[in-house]
Amino acid sequence: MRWSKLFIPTLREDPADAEVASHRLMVRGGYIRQLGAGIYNYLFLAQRSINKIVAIVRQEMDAIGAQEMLLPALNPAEVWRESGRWDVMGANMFRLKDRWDRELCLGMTHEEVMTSIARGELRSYKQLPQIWYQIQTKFRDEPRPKSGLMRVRQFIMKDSYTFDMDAAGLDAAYDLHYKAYCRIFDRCGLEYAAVEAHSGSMGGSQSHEFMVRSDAGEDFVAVAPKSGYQANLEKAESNPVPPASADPAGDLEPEEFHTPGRKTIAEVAAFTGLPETSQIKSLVMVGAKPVLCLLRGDHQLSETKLAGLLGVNEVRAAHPEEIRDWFAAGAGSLGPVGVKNMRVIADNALRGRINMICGANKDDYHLRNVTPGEDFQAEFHDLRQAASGDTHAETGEPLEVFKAVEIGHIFKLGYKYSESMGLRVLNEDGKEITPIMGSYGIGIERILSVAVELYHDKDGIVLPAAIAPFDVVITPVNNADAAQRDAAAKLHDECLALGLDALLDDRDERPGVKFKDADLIGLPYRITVGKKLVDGKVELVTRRGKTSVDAPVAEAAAMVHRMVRGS
RNA sequence: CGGGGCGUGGCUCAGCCUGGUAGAGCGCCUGGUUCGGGACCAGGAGGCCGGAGGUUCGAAUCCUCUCGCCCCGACCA
Repeated sequence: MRWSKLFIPTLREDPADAEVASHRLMVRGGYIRQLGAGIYNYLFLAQRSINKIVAIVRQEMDAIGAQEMLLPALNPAEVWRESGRWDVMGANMFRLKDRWDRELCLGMTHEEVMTSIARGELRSYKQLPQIWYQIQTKFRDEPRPKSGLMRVRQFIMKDSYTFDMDAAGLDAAYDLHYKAYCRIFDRCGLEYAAVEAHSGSMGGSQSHEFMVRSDAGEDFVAVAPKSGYQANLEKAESNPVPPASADPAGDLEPEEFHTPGRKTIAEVAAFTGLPETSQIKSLVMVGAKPVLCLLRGDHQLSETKLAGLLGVNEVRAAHPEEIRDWFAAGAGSLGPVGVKNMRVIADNALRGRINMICGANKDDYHLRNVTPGEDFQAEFHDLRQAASGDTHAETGEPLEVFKAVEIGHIFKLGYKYSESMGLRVLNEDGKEITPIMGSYGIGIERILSVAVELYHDKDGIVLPAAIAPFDVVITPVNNADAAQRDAAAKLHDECLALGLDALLDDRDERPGVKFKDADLIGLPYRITVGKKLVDGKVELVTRRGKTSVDAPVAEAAAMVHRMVRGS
C-alpha cells in the first residue's frame, strides 16, 4: 500500500496524557486515539495488527477443534440472574434498560449465554465434548481504566467454553487450551509464563494465567525458576524469611505494658526496640462474619487466600466503629488474647513462635510474652501474601516477585453454570448427568500492548513480524529521483507478489521524516532505496537492533521474504 | 470510593498568582529553494480559553457549581 494514501497520523511529540510506553507509542505512532476514559479508536495500523493477532488465535483454536460463534454483546438480565452473577458483578457491569423498561446488560464474558445455548440444544452424551469460542467485544465498567489499552472498558476477547461428560474430559479440554495458548503466544513473539492462579468468583478448581513480565502490569507473579514454580502472588505459597531476632526464652506469662500513641507495627517496633517480626499483626476482616486474622508483624494478608478459606467472594476490612464495637479498643491496639466473639485465624508463620508482642484490646496498651496456642487458641492456615525474599516451600530456592500483565486465563469451571442454569444430557445408560465446563480467555489488545511494552526503544515500536501491521516498508530516500522512485515501486510490487504485507513510503517528505516515522510505527524491516541504487544496491534494515545490510535490488524482496518467514 | 494533577488553534505548552483587545513551537495551506535521520525562506488559515452561573466598567485570569481526562491508592475472571 502507498503511505501517501493512508491515514497514519503520527505525532512528533509524546501525547500529554500517556504514561506507559505502549500507550505513548501507539498514540504517537498513529495506531490508536482515545475516545473516552478506557475507550479507544483503533485506527488503521492497530486494526491491521489486531487482525493478525486474531488470525493466529483463530488458527490455533480451530486446530484444537474449537468452533467459532458470535454471541450478542447485549444480554437480557435473565440469564445473568439465573447464574446469580447479575448481583455479583455489581458496578463493574454496564447495565441499561430498553424502551419497555426491561433490564439488559453489556456482556463482560459469556458463560451464561454459552450455557443457555448448550442447555437448549445438547441432549446426549453423543454430542459431547464441545469446544465453542468467539472473538468478541466485552464491556466492563472498570473503576479505573488506565495505561492505554492495558485496562479499558471495552475490549476484544477470545473466549472459549468447553462442555464435557466428566472431569477427565475437562482435563483434556483444559490441556488442549493450555497448549494452544502456548502456541498462540509463541507465534505472537511474546515471552510469557503460565502461572498458577486462583479461580476467584468463577468457582473453578484449577486455573492458569498467562503472564508477561512488565512494569506496566497490575498483577504480581512469584517464580522460582529452578524449581519450576510460577504462581500469581495472590496464590503463591512459600516460606518467609526467618524472624529478625529470636523469641525470648522461657514459659513467660503475658504482661501488659503502656504504649501511648503507638498504633502501627512500625511504631510499636520503634517503641519496644524489637523488630516487626516479633509482633503479631491483628486484622479484623469481614466475610460473611467477622474474623480476626493474625500475621507476623512484617507480613501482609492475602485477601484472596482469606476469601478462599472463608468460602466467600470477597472480604473487607472492618470499619473503625465495628472494631470499637467488637473489641472495645481501636484498630491499633488489637490482639487475640481473650477474644471469644469471633473466629481467630492465624498464619502458619506464627506456629511455634513464643513470647511475642500484640495489642491488649485496650487503647494504648500492648501485651508482651504472648505465645500462640497457649495464651490464645487459633486455627492455623496460610494467610500470608508471598513476598520477594521468600523461599520456595519445598526446594528453598529464593522466590522472585515481579509485575506482569495477564494476557490469557484458563479455568476449570466445574458445574457452576451447567448446574445453576440447568444443562443436562443423557449418558450411555439413559441417565441425566450435568456436563462439566471450562472457560478460557485471551485479551486481544493486551497482546498488542504488551508486545509494545516488551519491544520498543527510544525511537519507537519494534513489533514482532507476526503481529506487525506490515512486514516491510520501502523507503525511497528522494522521491523526486525518478530512478529511486521507480525502483522502490518495483520492490513494493515484488514484495506483494511474494505475499508480503508491504508499505511503500511514497510521501513527498524529506528522508529524515520518513525514517523517523518508519522507526516509530515499528515495522520489522525497511528497504531503503537511496544513493547506492546507482551500484544496483539497496539497504535492508532490520528494525530490531537497527542493523543494516546492502542487498542487490533484484534480491532484496526475496531476502525480506526469507527473514519474515524465518522469524 | 479516598488523594493529587490537568482542561487555552490539530499536537506540546506559555499566559492565570498581580483582571485591561489571546501567544509560542510544531503541524496545516500556497509559492519557491532543498532532499541519507523530524529542512529553509516568504505569505496564509485556524481558538465562543471544557461548560454554566456569579463578582466587576471589563474575566482565559477572581469566586461557586458542573463536566471531562490523567496519575497514585482502593477495587478488579
